[in-house]
Amino acid sequence: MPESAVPKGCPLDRILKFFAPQWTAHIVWVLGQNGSLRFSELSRAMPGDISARVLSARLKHMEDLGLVGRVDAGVYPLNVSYSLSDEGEALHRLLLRIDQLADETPLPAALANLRDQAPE
Amino acid sequence: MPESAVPKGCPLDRILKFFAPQWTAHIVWVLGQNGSLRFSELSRAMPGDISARVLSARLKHMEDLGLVGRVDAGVYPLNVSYSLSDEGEALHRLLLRIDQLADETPLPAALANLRDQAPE
DNA sequence: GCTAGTAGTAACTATCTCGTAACTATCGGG
DNA sequence: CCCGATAGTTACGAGATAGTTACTACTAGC
Repeated sequence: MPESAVPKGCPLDRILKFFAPQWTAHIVWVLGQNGSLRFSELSRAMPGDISARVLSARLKHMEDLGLVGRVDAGVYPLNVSYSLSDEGEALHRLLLRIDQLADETPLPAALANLRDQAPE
Repeated sequence: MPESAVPKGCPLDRILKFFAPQWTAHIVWVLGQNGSLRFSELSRAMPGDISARVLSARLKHMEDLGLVGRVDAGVYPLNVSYSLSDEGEALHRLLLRIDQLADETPLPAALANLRDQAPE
């Protein structure tokens, strides 16, 4: 696979790649809005149903990247909390700003009609 | 598949979804930088190799959405050109601005290290 | 007639991704 | 002792996605 993303001037590519896998943006978003959530809270806070399998994978990935912090408090009633690190917060701010941009720019009505995707 | 994207305050979701399929952002980017390109030029201008099959599908999809225009000039030597419509240009501008944002925001070094993705 | 270039399309295949279901482990309650 | 909640992990399988190859159709050039 060509990891030669874009010759130059397009660091944006890695951001898009990062957000491409389903749920990724939502997790950043929800954590950004709520601060700190436990696994099950996160799961319930997601729009639609995310499977534990995927939520777990995403969180671990982001943890590896240093984007979220994981705090395992004691053992009695299992209690693990996730929150955005400073770098994660930066990503969240980026999402907020893209959101603003999308509002300001007279964004394609075309995209507004996007319900189903990529009819191949 | 829950198309219940995000409850509210997140039109950003459809943008991310639009750009999620591989090559999509690149096509907008390349067309935005070059103005108008023929099928084969577009193909060669892409970083890495895109298959004709996928390039064709993406272009058709964007054409359906009114984001790119297709001009089939005569028949002699087959010659078809693609270019961004006004709405497509808006998308390209959005990409440019996200790019800027990504530069301004002290964006996660984490993402800089993103070569491989989502180790599930 | 054969080959090359342009613009695709169609069929087949490989891979990736995600959801479902089952299972682990620990604690508290009935 | 069994059940439920929390926080996962693992195995399996269906569906989406993208690449490869072959094919069409037209013209120009050798």
